[in-house]
Amino acid sequence: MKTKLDSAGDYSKQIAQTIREAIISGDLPVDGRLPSEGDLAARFNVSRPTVREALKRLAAQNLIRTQRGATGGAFVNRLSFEDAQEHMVTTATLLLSMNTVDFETALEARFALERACLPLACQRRTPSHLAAMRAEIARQGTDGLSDEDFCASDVAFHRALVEAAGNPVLSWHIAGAVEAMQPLMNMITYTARSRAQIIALHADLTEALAAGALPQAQATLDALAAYTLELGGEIRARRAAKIAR
Amino acid sequence: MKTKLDSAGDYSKQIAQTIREAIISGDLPVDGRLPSEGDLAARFNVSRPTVREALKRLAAQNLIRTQRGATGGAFVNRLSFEDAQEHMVTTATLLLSMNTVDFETALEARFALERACLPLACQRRTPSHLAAMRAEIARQGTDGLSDEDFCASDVAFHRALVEAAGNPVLSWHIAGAVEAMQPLMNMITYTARSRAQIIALHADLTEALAAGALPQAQATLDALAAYTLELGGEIRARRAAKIAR
DNA sequence: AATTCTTTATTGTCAGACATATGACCGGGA
DNA sequence: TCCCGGTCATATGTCTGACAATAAAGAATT
Repeated sequence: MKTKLDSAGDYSKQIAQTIREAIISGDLPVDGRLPSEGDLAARFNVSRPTVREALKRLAAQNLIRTQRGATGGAFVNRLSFEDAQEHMVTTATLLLSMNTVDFETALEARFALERACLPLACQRRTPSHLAAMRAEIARQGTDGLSDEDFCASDVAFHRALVEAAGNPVLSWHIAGAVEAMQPLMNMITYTARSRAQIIALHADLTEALAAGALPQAQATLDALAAYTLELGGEIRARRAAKIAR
Repeated sequence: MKTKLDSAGDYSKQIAQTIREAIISGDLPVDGRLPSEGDLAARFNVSRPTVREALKRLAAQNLIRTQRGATGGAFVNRLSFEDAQEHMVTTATLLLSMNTVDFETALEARFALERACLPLACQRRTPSHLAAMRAEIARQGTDGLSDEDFCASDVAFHRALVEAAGNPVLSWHIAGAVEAMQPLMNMITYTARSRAQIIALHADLTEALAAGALPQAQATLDALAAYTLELGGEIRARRAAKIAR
């Protein structure tokens, strides 16, 4: 069967869209194998390089994976949460870097989202979640930790907090937002005093969660947001200068 | 200058990643033109089709656009919020459809996120936001509206609610989540009684926002979440059957 | 000066070929 | 019989060279 294409150029784009729809509709099942490149070329009446460009478009979205060899080919990927998250992080990072989003707006969104999972986290946090958070707090207190490592640990802490809500879809959204903020957070220079302040707030938050004390957790998170905003003040100025340039 | 590539295959993937990093780092400015395919091929010491596959990968992520002709080439795209959102919606839709995420989990995440923007929306909603919400409520009350149209209007209502928070980053996240839920919501069959119930809740929510009454808005949203969950009960059963199949 | 034609640079597509990876198949030996 | 190795078929990955389509810039003409 030959599938027709719009004569208006960009065959590879049209082919990618056709296959994408087949995947989304479930017509091509997960782990199902697509026809070989040669078959697809014959089917769409185009050359193999054109088909390959279409397949690469899909591969860029993690929709398919390819395998070489006799039984190889292109297979429909089950989109894992990890892949989806990696994807969202790159998108969010680009969005923040290319759209003159100021630090305050990004931070406001991030903490608003994080606030959304506090009620669930208070109910569902398990000892292992709390342990993960406490482990990161301990790491944040070690001497000689670079700013970047401190920041990475901060992300890990918040990630654990988000996981405590026990909803993978929510985790996907919020962890993506938090990770995408990391490049911005990396611009902050943490003094010993500001680190101590943050660690204390982290500890308060963890204990509030452990006790299931939602109001206290919310208040602490708000305090953390306010303090981070204060620390980021200089970044805002720097970014503003960059934009005006 | 020749850029070296790892000899381990998938040149097109490596080239795409190299260029992607150059874009993210700001090395290649927005609207900047990439070297021509031939130049890139010479630079990376590969053939033009290989370069083209790399460029198609980037094009699939809306990172670049291409233009034919004498002054044509590949240009760095400014990733718009619309593009990014479309992206996130397809990713989220796939995630929901391919990962046996049950209706309850998805719904819980959606309403948790939406709850996150209520405090901001109470402070910042403008008359135009309220007007948009009221317009959708009116539409939802019209006779002869199909279930799909009702659902689309529901999405538009919630979208307006999210916009009222006045934070584009937050809007991007939450509106994406809400839209991704639409295929699931479309499975619900709305009776006249359930429509009336939903419309009443929408109206309450709008008035609470207009009055800046946060607790009331939160309570109404919770009620809406609970009612939607109730309506979706049959869907859950259907999806469970599909998974077990 | 305005319009039209030509040139030129670039992407889009094609055809055929070779390189490479890998599972399947088959034959021989313990 | 069972295991092992070689061979082969098939598929993706890549290269080469070419032509078509397009759009802007410059040259020629009115």
